[in-house]
Amino acid sequence: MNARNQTKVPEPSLKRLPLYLHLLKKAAKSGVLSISAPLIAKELELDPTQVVKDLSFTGASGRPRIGYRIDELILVIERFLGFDHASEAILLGAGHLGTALMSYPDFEQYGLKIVAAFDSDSSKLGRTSSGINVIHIKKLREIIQRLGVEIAVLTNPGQVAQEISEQLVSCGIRAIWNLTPVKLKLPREVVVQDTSMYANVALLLNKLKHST
Amino acid sequence: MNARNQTKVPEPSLKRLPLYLHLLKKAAKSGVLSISAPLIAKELELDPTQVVKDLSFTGASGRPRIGYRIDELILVIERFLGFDHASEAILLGAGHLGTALMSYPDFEQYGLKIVAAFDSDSSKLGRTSSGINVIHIKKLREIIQRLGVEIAVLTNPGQVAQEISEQLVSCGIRAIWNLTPVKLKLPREVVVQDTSMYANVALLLNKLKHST
DNA sequence: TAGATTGTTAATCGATTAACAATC
DNA sequence: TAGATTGTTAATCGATTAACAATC
Repeated sequence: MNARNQTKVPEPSLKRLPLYLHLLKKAAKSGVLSISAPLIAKELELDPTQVVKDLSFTGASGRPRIGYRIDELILVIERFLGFDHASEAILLGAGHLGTALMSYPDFEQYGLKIVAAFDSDSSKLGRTSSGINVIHIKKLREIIQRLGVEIAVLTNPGQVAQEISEQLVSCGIRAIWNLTPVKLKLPREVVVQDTSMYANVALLLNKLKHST
Repeated sequence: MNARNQTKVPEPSLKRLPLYLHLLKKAAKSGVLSISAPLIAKELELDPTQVVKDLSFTGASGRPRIGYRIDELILVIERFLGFDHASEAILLGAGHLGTALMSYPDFEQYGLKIVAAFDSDSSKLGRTSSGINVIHIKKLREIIQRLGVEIAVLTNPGQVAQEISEQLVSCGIRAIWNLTPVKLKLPREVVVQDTSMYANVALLLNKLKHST
């Protein structure tokens, strides 16, 4: 299948592709030239045919008996996921989580480049160790419009998430990665990706309970 | 269905239950006494029958035309998810992400209580603002055994994740919440919950691409 | 009572897994 | 060539959605 083909890719596949990418980059660094789907599957404890299928969504092509050329596969996956050019994003809330995301060394390799952060707390303003400027939120509109950014990352307190997100949309933001536990009510055309830490705790505890 | 019933609950349901819990707690605070599945569904943009089904897994029971008693529903979900008594956990890596998790105000409400943190960087040792002690990793075994903790949260750099996780297992840790992008290779009986930030970026960018 | 909602069973939908031909 | 792997189509499995009886 070709990547241009707009048949939508299953969400689970989209989540697995970055895992492949991480593995492939490590393998590439160690000097390996080719890798097979069964080998990827073994490393990540997945089904081999599932890996083949996931890869086929990206338009990658391999050779029977040999596998896929690693450098080529990396490029194809990156392009497919939109990781080939990091999209610019702003971050809201320069607390611990926000600072953590700002200092993630290789977010840029995974599609996102945080170009500015905002906070209402004046003591947090200024340039961070990771070189990103933390700006007072009153300058939000001005900066968004100047930078022409379309993506925002929400790491602010949940209580202000709805209000801030509405402001963001009115300033032209089209996609929001929401790391607060609040369900945002926004126009349908705004893309929202919710990430809940709590959901993962629930899964962990459930697995632990059943493992005994 | 009764909660004692060991039929395993679908993973998507387990992930949704904490969302319900968050909504219910907010509603409870505002003084509402009852809530119906269709209302929960509307608030969270889900299918009403899906909410009914998810709730039935927990053993909750409601009344036709009225819905569920909120305080009762909260207790039932908390008990079902194991959120009624926060499980003690240690945290590895007191960097930004680790500090973020340590200062999450209501993690305890969502099942996890971080009782100590470890780092190899002496400059990070001591008590954090959230009151959790950051201890040098050389004392790992001693402290784990003294506290009898079974859960660990990995927020350390990926390069040391495999090594540290093996050490943890040898000290008696039985469940690991892995926030590094590394796939851990551990004995089958160890419970591992992987959380990848990158997967969420992939989903966000994909939705954005298809929304235009 | 009438009608909305619960709770369960059945139908549908979609992802995973299996099967298998093509191929290097 | 023989055999492992790709790549695609079919079968299976599991979650979501629909249908509907019970009930407050």
